[in-house]
Amino acid sequence: MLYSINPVHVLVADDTGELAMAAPHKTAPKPEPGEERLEFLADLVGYHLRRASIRDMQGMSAALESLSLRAVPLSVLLMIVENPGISAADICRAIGLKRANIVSILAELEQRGLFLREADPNDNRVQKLFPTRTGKELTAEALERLKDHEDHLLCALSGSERAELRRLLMKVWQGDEGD
Amino acid sequence: MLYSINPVHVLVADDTGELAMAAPHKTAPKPEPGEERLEFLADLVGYHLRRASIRDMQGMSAALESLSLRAVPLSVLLMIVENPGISAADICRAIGLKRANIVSILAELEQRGLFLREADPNDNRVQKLFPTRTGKELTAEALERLKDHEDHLLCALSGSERAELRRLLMKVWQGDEGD
DNA sequence: TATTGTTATACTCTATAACTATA
DNA sequence: TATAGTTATAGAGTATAACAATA
Repeated sequence: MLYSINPVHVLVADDTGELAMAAPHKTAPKPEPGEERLEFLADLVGYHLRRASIRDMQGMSAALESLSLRAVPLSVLLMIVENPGISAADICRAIGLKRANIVSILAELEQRGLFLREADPNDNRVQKLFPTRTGKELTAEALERLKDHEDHLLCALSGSERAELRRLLMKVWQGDEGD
Repeated sequence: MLYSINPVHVLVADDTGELAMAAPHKTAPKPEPGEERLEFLADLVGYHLRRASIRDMQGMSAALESLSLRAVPLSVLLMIVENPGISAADICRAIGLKRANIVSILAELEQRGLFLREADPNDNRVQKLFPTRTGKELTAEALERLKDHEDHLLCALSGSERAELRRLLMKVWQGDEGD
């Protein structure tokens, strides 16, 4: 039963690609006074934003899986590669991690030989982090895979559509700058 | 220090609106043979998709907070409101929840008087779930707030831009249908 | 044998609090 | 006092395994 739920409207999703948060659909009962008709989630841009982002994230995870990298550890490694000598605290500020939570991430990246710690001569509290050659190579490989993933994600869009989508998305997230 | 990291490029973010996963930027060193230049994350549509989705989700959480509703419980309630008599297992299939995880969600929604359980005369294993008037009203209020949130999220876009954004996003997430 | 609702449990991600050593 | 790195811990959210009742 429940074939009546189709299509399913989504706001959240699990790791398997399945979707959560269904919503109203077709055959809307005529709005009654005092019980107005609900908006359909499928009308909301946010609904499609969510689904597109879910597909992106899933593809990203898959693209990085064989490198044994997930998004946050890659973010940390990328910060080190692009900013050699950066401190852990600065990474946390830059990418919004809590200081407590970068410890285990760095421990694993260090154990894999992807970066080295060095004492900061100017401040004995801080450790300066430097990428190893292996770390740089893994980062480059990861970013290549992200690019390939993106090409697959957007395969239904033309070049100009991709540019327009990027432009519109930038306006969406930059809209909070005036908050 | 670290003013050099600007702008920060993001792939993941925490609950506070801060961002994670910075990326390369400007002044790219000339690509050397065997050490090719990395893509800039800010060039990736997925980067902006992620940031836009983050802003959307945060606004959604904020919009629902005073109703003591989060995305998944609202999804479940919405399924009941839009499909009176639905079973918990069918909700789970529709929105991608594991059966084990809907139990506590239903317990809370039930305690708040938002729906009622009724035995299914055709199958004694299943409980049919029906929304109460309170549940319907809360759902309507929640969806109104989601609509208000959307208006704020997209305030920088014109009507035609919103329509175009929705069209492009649909092409992105529907691109996985041929997989 | 398969399904429903349920309990117990584990794992990931993220949050706070508190410690130590430095500044 | 403020900050860096660290530890411990707690809370979401989501995953699996197993059970009793029913089909």
